[in-house]
Amino acid sequence: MPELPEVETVVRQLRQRLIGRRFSRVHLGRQPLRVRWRRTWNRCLVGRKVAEVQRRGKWILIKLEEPSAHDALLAHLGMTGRLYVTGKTIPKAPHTHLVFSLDDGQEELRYQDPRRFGLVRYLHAEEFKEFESSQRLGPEPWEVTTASLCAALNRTNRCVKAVLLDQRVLAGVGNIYADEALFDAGLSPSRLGRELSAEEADRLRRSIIRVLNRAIQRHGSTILNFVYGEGNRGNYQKEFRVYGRRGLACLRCQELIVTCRLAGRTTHFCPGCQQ
DNA sequence: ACAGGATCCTGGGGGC
DNA sequence: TGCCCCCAGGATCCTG
Repeated sequence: MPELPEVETVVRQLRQRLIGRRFSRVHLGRQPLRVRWRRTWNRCLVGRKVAEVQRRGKWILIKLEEPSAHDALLAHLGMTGRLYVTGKTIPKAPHTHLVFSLDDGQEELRYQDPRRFGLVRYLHAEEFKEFESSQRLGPEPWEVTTASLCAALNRTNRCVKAVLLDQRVLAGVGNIYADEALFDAGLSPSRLGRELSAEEADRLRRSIIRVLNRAIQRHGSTILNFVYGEGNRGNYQKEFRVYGRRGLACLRCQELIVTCRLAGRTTHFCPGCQQ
């Protein structure tokens, strides 16, 4: 559920609460995450100061200061992950799998994740460089050129929805914002990528950016359980045009929103606006 | 090589 | 009312 706007919202919070602070202790829960936290990472982390917090696609990078700059904590929120700073006296929520004490221990960074689809891991400098240069993660949506998006669409037999979910093409778009961007662009999600014109690819690129920018302004979308910081809810779900609106009238043309299954995901669209 | 499906996981909601 | 089943989906691995 956390896609680019939700992760960006979390990163902006963490930036305020983490930069300049020092990790003093690591506490590990019983259940493993997708990547098991290694005991050797405790030694790497304790005593280190946070230099900056960055987002890359749906990934969170907490970069550490010298002596080995380019070391970092890497986190992914999966479906239900929460990464936030709070006071040590605040009771731990169920499914809190990692706790990083800060400075004198009055506050701590916690990772909570009921479904454990997410991960937090340590990256040594060489692993960090590998992450940055990995071909698995395409450019940020704002960096994508119309030409590169058009080429990615035209060289595949997949539908446009599947291409938007492909993190190698562009990083950060998930199921919700793919559907919303396709509605904004007036494109059917089941259109084959190779059939899109350059004009349509450019329209789609602009729609992705418009939808993501607006969602970031609104602190992401809260469906069921996304919160950031110490429990703030996003607001972009109030502006959904198709996601979660199956059977409701399209706000533009009054036709009923329908769903289908594409790339293994429930896909929402308006048959009137998205031919 | 590429596309699509299975897999991991738990809480919530629908249906009976 | 209670219980069971299914669904939500990001990344990764597997299969045809």
